[in-house]
Amino acid sequence: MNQSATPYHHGDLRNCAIIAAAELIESIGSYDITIAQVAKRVGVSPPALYRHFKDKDALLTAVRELAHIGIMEYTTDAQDSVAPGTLTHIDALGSAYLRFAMDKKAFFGLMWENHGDADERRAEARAKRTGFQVLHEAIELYLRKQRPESVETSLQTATLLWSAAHGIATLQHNRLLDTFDHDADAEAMLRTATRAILNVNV
Amino acid sequence: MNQSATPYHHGDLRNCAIIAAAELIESIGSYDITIAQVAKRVGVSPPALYRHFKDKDALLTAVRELAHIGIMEYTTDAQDSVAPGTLTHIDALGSAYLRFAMDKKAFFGLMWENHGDADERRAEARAKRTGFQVLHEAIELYLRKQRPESVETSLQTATLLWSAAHGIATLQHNRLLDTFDHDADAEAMLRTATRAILNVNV
DNA sequence: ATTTTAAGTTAATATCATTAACATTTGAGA
DNA sequence: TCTCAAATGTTAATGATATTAACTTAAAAT
Repeated sequence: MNQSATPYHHGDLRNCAIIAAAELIESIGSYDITIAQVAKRVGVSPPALYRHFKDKDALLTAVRELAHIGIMEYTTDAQDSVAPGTLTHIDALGSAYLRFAMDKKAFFGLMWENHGDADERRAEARAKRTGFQVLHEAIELYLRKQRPESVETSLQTATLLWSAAHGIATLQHNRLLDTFDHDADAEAMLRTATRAILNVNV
Repeated sequence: MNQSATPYHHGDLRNCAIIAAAELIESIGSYDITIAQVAKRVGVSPPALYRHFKDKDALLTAVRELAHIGIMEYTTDAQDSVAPGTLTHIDALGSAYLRFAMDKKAFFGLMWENHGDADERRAEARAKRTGFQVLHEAIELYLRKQRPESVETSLQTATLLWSAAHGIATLQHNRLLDTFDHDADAEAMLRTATRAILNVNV
């Protein structure tokens, strides 16, 4: 009767739970969260979540999807103001990746945890490949214009550059760049790596 | 009285527990183990382990130390048969790193989990820096001979090369290299990256 | 020999994830 | 409109786990 009282049915529990989990992860800076915490945040009993997620890992997988969307937003923003296929373009993509890793530490860590069943992992691999395609296209365009003789190696070049970016991001994420080199600057490192890799015959 | 019956005191529980944990991790291919499993393997009750480790994480930290020793063994072996400061030397170090990541998947994953308190993390950072030094020295020697004008940048070069190796190792560990490039060959990629990075002015 | 300390044991607690059993809405037909 | 099934919540129960408490035994030290 009382409409303002919390109704028995939530209405949008699945989505709200995903968002709540993401907020929780962001606020505590760790993806080590509990079903109970998420349930409480949404104002529902813990078992209710099992009507929408097979298990805790399925919920985390959904959050990972959100993280992929987030990194895509960083990527898209980075591309907005640059000319396609330029070195600036490639730098912007790398910079976006590094920034996401630092801004959204917990999400970044979560994205590279490989749990979940085979299907979930396949889906995530697809999402990651989509992000990779953006880099690949930028590099292909760059090579076509600057080093046409190397266009055929654009896939290998993109894979290598992604690896370098990922390594820098990961080490920075684990606070190890500082450990190795007090003055290390992730972004500068990636720019150096980019130039080195783009100018080599893979 | 009966010496052959398991005595009340284990005698070397701390070390045996670490080894048991490591074996367990290797056998199930995951570092998601329980205190009870380790205790059982050593033939002791679970709480007994708390006489030797503050908590579960302290045990895992000890296992991480073992992993660091393991990677050092790979590194040392790699150096045995190469001339110091040659490109071959640097390649051998990178190859050892990649091989460790694939041979000892679970250990490699565990090493980069950053849990533990501040002290533990500091100790681990020190261990990692020790490994890094080996690469740094090889690179410094290489530059001194091949590109003396760039010797002063050896630290940055080493940091960048480590990052590249780490990125390749991590992506391969998560089966993502294949996802991006069906024909990706981690070792070949690292050799390419090595050559590109060594020949650039950082 | 006695007593302290180190290192085990079993029993108890708290937190989780997950399932079971039960309750309330909602929506699709009759 | 009424009825009933499906969907979605709830509370209670189960089973793992980490961890602590209280008690025991062996070893070491005085």
